[in-house]
Amino acid sequence: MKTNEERSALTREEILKKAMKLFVAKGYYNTSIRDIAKESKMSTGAIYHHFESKEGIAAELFDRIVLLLSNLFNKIINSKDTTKNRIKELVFNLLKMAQDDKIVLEYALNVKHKEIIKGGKPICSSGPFETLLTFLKNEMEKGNIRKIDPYVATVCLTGIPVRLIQIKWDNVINKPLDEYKNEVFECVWSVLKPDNC
Amino acid sequence: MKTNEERSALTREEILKKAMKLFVAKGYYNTSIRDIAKESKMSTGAIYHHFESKEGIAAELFDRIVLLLSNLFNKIINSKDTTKNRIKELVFNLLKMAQDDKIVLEYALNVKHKEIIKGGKPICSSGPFETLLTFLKNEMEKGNIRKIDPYVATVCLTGIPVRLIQIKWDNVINKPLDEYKNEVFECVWSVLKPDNC
DNA sequence: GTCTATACGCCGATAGAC
DNA sequence: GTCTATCGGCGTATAGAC
Repeated sequence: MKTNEERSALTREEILKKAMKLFVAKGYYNTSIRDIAKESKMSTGAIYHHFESKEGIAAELFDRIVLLLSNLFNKIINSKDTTKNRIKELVFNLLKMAQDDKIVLEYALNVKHKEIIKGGKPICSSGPFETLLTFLKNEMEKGNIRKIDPYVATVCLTGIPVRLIQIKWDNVINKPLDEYKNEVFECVWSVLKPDNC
Repeated sequence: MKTNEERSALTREEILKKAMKLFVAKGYYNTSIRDIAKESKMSTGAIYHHFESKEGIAAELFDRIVLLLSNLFNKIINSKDTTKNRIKELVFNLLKMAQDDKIVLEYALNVKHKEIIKGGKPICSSGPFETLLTFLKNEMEKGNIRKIDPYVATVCLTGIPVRLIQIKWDNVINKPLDEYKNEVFECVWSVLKPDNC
């Protein structure tokens, strides 16, 4: 037996889920409220009961994904492991997420949040990016990775896996991402490792 | 004194230029034909005299940029220089283009061509990407760069500069891109250099 | 909370005068 | 070639019954 609040929350979740699916599949501007309503098996009126606007749906999706990625990165960064292993985990988890939570990561990387949400930032220039930046700065100070500009280091850590994920999604490569993970990590690590020659 | 054909061609160029500017600034779907007409100081009717549709404008812009990037990459790759210097030039030119032809590169990287143009590919999974892929494969065979998966190598060569460019455009970093170029190249080269230790 | 019906505007595209 | 005027449609969002 569920309270009204619980059922209402479930409806919200359903709308968010279906909206994300459609935004990724067709693009934000190619998806109408009527599309979301049909996919959620509801009416447009019901959608507007739960959200104030289409932009409001996108904004909530954005906030959730920023939180999700920040939490993931923080969990890995705060684990008691070597620097090398934590960086490996970061790379592996990005690739894993591209396979297992494809829609979520596609939404994070491909939807142009800045264009949609008034005053919004691209997802990877906000919370999650800052988390990685701080982590790499600290490791540099401890001498655990090579001393380079922290922004460039962060760009290497994220740019390499992310571009591989994008060409995979574009069907430029056929093998599953999992098979690239060791080589991708090797590349990232050859940039960041402290004993550079 | 100009012929009619020449004046017509100039008008087309003007429309393309202003459309690119608006697509980058506001996004394709937030830009109407009326916006393009106003910016070009013409009427919607005149636009439709020169292009069959809004999508047709986007398609021509796409084709031109693919050609531009392919030509740039080919010129650098076919120069008689060391492998290291040619890779350096590729990195430097990407960063230079991000400063000097910002709108063009923004259009290439940020506009979701696949979403707009029926059956289109993302710009960096098409011609230009193939050019770099072939180049790196050849250099690997000659032993001039480290033997890794060619796709991963291409991803490193492009992903690192491109992500830096994107965070610059998002105002995450303040320094001009030019000041990062040597360090960015060092990072790319530490992945690709043959004498890996 | 969910529905149907509808307001209202903007869009892409076209027609036809000049 | 360029203009003005206009069409038909779809978009977001709202009103009000149930």
